[in-house]
Amino acid sequence: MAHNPERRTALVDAAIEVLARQGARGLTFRAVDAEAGVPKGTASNYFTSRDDLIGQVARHIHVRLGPDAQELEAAENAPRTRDALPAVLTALYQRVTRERTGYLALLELRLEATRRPEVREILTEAIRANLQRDIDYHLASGRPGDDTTVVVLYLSLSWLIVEDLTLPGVLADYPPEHMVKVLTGLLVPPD
Amino acid sequence: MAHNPERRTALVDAAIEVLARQGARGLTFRAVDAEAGVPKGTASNYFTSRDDLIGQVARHIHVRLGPDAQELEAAENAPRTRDALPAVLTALYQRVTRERTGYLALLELRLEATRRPEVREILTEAIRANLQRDIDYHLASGRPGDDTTVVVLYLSLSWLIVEDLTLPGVLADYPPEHMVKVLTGLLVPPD
DNA sequence: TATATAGTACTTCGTATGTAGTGGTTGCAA
DNA sequence: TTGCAACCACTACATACGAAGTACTATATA
Repeated sequence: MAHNPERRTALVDAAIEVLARQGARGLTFRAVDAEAGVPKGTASNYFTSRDDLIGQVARHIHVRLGPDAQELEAAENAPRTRDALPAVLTALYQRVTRERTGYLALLELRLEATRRPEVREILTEAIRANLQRDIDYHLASGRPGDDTTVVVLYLSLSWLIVEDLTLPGVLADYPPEHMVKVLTGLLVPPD
Repeated sequence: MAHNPERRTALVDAAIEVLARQGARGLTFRAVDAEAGVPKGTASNYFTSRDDLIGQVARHIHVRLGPDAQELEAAENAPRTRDALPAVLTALYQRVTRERTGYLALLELRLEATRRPEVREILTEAIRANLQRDIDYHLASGRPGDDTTVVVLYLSLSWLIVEDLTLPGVLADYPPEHMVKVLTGLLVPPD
């Protein structure tokens, strides 16, 4: 069993791409090899089994979930008024469209979680932590609304993203920018 | 090619179960045969290819999406006040937990839609129609709120359902009944 | 009796997998 | 500096698994 950490990471990243593009059905060692541009058989040398590979993907994908350092800093420095909310949400939305494959892979993993307790535990922990961080941040920022405000935002935006990624035609009459405005109006009522 | 319509429907239903329980990876003719309790090779006789099978599943699954006749009637007769909203939403939620496999299969199909234009078209049309029906019904009922109210509900409840089906631990502190109340309070402000 | 479908069994095919074997590189010690 | 040892990249192969489809038989119904 080989242990080159960079190569291992590259293989996991390649597996995420494969998951998003070909679905769980297409996730094979050979497909990962091809995606990573390494010789056939390499993934066999780095993961004991397909399950092992999926577990490592679940552990690794959370780094693609959260905002990057730059984005966190921008949010930190933004004015703490309701007017800032649309900008934050728009930034989130842009990140999603950038990380399209990452979010699709995460959806595949969620479905995998219904079948594999190990994946369920890993993802639950990672996503809970992300949500809690958002709630804490929001409460500490002094912006209007309580923890359920953040949860409602999480719910709405999550499905807005799914709809956009999978069946963009469904909400053609209700584009994301519009729905973000609607949500802002609902959650942050005028004084 | 055999044409027994009941058997064909049974096979499609079985395919939905397989999709939900084993994922897209497990959807093979043989698995469908086993799930439907028919001899091996039967699915081969009813569908020209795996693609064909998936297409027919996409066309058929919309009958599991909407409320059944009984539920529609109950909604029709319910008092048209804001107080009725939680009851309607609770009914929806109960249907979802009943039709667990159907909703999981639909999620699988959504991911399949990112790869198959045919599936994308079929699902987009069916889900658009469902949403439009909900919007029309809501507007005609004279309940408070406009079309975006319904869309926000659709977004929030959809992800609430996904979270519950895939990673129920994430929102352990925010159970569905509570979030339904929160949403009601947001969307239907007191007079 | 004829036709269509149910059911059985077999053959073929594709492809994933894991490993054995080879070559090259790096690090360490003499 | 040179030689050796360990490790990893890479190639190629042999195996195995399971899906698919089809040919064949049985059965029921019109």
